[in-house]
Amino acid sequence: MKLQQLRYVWEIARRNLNISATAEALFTSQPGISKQVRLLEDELGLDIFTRSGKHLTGITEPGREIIEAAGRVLVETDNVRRVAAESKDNQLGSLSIATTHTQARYALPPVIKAFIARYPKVSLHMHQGTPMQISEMAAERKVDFAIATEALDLFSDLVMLPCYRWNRSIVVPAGHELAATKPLTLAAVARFPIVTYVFGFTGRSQLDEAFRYHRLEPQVVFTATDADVIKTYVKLGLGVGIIASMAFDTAIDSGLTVLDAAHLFEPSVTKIGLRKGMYLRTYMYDFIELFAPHLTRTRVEMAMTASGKEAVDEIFGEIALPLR
Amino acid sequence: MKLQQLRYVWEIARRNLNISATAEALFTSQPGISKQVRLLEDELGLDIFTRSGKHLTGITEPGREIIEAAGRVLVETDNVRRVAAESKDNQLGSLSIATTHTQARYALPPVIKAFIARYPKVSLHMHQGTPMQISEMAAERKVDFAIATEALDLFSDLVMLPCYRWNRSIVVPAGHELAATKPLTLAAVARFPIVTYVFGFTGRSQLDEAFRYHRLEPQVVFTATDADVIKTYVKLGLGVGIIASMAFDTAIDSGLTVLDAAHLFEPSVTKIGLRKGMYLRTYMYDFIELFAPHLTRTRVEMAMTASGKEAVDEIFGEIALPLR
DNA sequence: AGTCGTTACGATGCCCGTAAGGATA
DNA sequence: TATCCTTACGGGCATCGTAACGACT
Repeated sequence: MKLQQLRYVWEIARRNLNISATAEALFTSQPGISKQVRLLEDELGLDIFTRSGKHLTGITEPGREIIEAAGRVLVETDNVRRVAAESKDNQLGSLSIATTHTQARYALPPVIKAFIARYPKVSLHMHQGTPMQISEMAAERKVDFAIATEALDLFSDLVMLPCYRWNRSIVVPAGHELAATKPLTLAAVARFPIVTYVFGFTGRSQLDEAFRYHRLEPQVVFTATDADVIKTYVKLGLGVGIIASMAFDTAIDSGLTVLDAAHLFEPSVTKIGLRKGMYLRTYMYDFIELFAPHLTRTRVEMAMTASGKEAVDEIFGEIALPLR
Repeated sequence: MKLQQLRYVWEIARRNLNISATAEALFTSQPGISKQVRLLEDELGLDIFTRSGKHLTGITEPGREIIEAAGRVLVETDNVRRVAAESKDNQLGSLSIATTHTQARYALPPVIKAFIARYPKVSLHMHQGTPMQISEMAAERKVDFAIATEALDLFSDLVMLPCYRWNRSIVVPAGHELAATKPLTLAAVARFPIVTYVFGFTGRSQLDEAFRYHRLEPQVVFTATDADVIKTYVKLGLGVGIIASMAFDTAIDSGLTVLDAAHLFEPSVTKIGLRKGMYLRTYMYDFIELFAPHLTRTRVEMAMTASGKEAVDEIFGEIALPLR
């Protein structure tokens, strides 16, 4: 059994069982991978993949368990390299973050700025995607952090750290009838066409939940993955916008009126997702703390070693999350 | 980075930094290991071991973390092999158990008998030692199970499963004055010279605790690691014996009188210790359940994935442990 | 027809073992 | 002096890449 062999089967599994694509991604030859997989299967005395003729068609049951174990081996070998890098120069390294537009555009800029000032020699890589894609990238070791409000809980390989709570605002064109409605109720909002986030994005599920709870069925006429687009279409008069409060900037968004809607919806919680068992560089701890000051190194270490969803919840149960 | 290199540094670390001894144990040449260690250190760009001239003198701080990660890699590669073996023939394999004399002599025989009948093709290996040695053997992957009453908690790499509670009996030569003492109190016992287990064995700490709590300082004249030896010396009139109740057999131990002492001491709990993250073969689950019927496969799986001492305690908190 | 995995084959390079050298206790 | 690690060297073998073949969609 070799590390490469474990790596190969793991990568093949992540790439829809396509050995050719895997070979290309790993900058090696396709027969080489094919052979190593065979050798591993021979050594273990069982098939990891099911084949129909010369195509991989699936993963056997023991194969699935083996690939999971291989994934954990790869996490640990990453850790070894990180320990080495950390001890050589804890200012030098790279940090990959996957996140949504909302975080990248509104929550992260000041954090990134401070981080770069503190660690100029760390190269930063930002990836954008849907919450699902983001979580997957973290679980599959393509990025170090996943930052999102939704979907992270679906991945059992990730430890989630709650960062901050936030709520929504209504945005309407200046002079819109809704701006004069006092008090602002969910029923009043629901009378107008709605422009908001796509399903699965930026607390959209909590938003739907609120309407459903009040037996309201608002007409959602337009959805987008980011607030900039939403605001643009609100300006065009398409309807009233519902966006994260942090996504409204009085200086920029002239021509729009903002109405606080925190009393209409349950607050959402934005989280950082980290792979279980992952070694964290010092600058990673510092990034997390910059983003969420209550997430001190000690608390993060506790959460990482606890490694059970309930245990993590318990650690953060009593901490008041910042609201923004 | 190669699996062998990780294996080598890990093995060197647990053999007092002696490369020659490691080479012999792994059936390979000593220069080979030396070279691979160097290659790994070169690749990582740091020293794992500290050297004075040509002797290894210690482990660097990053080296310690690397060796820990290497240990987790080795656990996972073991798991891969086990998954393969399990899927090939779940009746075939081997099971290594480290335990103390008390368990091996009194608690385990019926379990082993039933297990062999159920799994005749599994080869069983029993190792005996002090609770410390036993725990170490489990943590270092030399055995699959550690079964003991003491010391297991000291190893953070082990998950402990509570198996049963037990208490002590006093044994005295037939006609001894203590047999007529009613009621039997700790103070009465403490008036006689005591013969019992060596410190660190078979609930000895709980025994001391009871005397200390009552401000008694019994004179312990003789200690041994097993009850057979203790009983022998009690027969010689050396003093009164305090042994685990299960260690007395009316049929065999003629010439001795047994007095139940369950009301004098807190019961002790015997546990099974398993490495964290270890893959368990079906026959291993069955062995555990034979030994402790409340430890069903589902419960053991829960405890293994929970992997936090408190979480495990919580799982077993409400289960009434059998008393024997 | 095109995509994909396996087999064959040759060369590079790595790993291992033996033998000798130098340092420490 | 004895133990222990490192360096040096040569043989064997495994891995990798190219090329050709066979199978499935």
